[in-house]
Amino acid sequence: CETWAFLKMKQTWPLRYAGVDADLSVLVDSISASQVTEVCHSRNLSDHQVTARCFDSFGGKKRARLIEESKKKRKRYGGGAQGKRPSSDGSDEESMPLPNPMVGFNLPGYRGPSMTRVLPELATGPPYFYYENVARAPKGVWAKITRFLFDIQPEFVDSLHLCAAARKRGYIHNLPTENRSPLLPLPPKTIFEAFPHYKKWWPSWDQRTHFNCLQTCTASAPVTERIQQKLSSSGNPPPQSVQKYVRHQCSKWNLVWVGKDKAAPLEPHEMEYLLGFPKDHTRGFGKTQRYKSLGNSFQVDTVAYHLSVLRDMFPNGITVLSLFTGIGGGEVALHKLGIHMRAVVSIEICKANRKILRSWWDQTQTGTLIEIDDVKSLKDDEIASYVHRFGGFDLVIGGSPCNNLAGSNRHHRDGLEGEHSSLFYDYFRILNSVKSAMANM
DNA sequence: AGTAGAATGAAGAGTGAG
DNA sequence: CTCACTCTTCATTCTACT
Repeated sequence: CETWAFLKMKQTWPLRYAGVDADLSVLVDSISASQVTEVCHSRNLSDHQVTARCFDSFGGKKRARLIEESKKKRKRYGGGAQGKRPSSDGSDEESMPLPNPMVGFNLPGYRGPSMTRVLPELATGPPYFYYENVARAPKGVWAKITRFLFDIQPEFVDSLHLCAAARKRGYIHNLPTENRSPLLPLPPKTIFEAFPHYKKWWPSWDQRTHFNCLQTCTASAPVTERIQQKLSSSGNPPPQSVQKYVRHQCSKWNLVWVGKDKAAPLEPHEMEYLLGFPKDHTRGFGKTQRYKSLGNSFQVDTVAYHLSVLRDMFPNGITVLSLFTGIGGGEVALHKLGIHMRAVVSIEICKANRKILRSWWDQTQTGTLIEIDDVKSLKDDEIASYVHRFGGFDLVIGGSPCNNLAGSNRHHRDGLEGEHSSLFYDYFRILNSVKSAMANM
């Protein structure tokens, strides 16, 4: 009966949409495989077991601290095999609980038996693919994305575990998860490791060790002014009410202390550094544009850790189809990993982002870069011609627009069907077009 | 016309007391 | 279990300028 319920829950229409004939045996294979994945991820294994396995090789102190942090939440997901909780209105809407701590399948420093998973036949490459979006999307969004992307369980990672800034993201990919290796040197893991000079003016009552998510907008000048005014007109230490206000503003806007009572937003080059981009990667454009481009990009070390398995698999380099390229977080990650890109077909709507990628490419790469404006314009025949020209793609990578999913959007957080976020379906369409064209090579 | 800066909450999950 | 409270969030729209 559980299988029947599962069959009912898993709609088959995404498979039909893909233009793939999914007979019953394939569908059953898909179901059993995804059940294996879910079991390994968070179902039958308790959070404690998952956590313990993920952190077996961590230093004693850090491991103890992270497990201690997770203990409090364990009971929330443990104690039963249910992967979904009833929603408030009584419907059985599929929910996808986020792991806590949000460490993905494993983290850098982890050695030994890794989380293993068996992918459904439809999900395996070639090509390999890598999809990304915000972890805290509205209810039901990740369940739907997962359904379309071959029932592969998302890997939710908060980049806070790899660098000095939080970045809660979900990644769906069909890459191996064993024998990953991080970029070296390892990035700074705390604010003071990244920016030691800010210790001078940092108040003892501001106990942040990590930044929150780096976003597309930064604090306005009046925010800084109000903070300075409140602090300068009170004693030292300031009263609790003032501390609370200032701490909230600092957390909300990722402010740093650059002078006495003076908190200010991060500079674009500091965001480049935290996100793992080379210095001056976005330099030459307006500050507003740089903040927007950086706020929308990958955290390079996080993505590189996932992609690192490609290095030994493709010693002669790879060809990449890059959707929603932005400023090239995926490309920078591959380059830093020492993976040669023979060719990259990049699709990016923003002209400034295309210029940034082109500039970086011409300075660092010897392969071919083809830049396309709009995913909507990329049709099957053109995809087939690229597949023929380059002998297929080894990697299809991209994070589709989060505009209608992100919590910061006050006006149009409309979900996956929103004006911009619905471009996810073009990622899906193009990925399947590539698979189809490569099957006919 | 075009740009940079400033103003604009809610959704959702975690937490802890009762 | 409920319920009040805390915390975080790849942004859009409006306004005041050049």
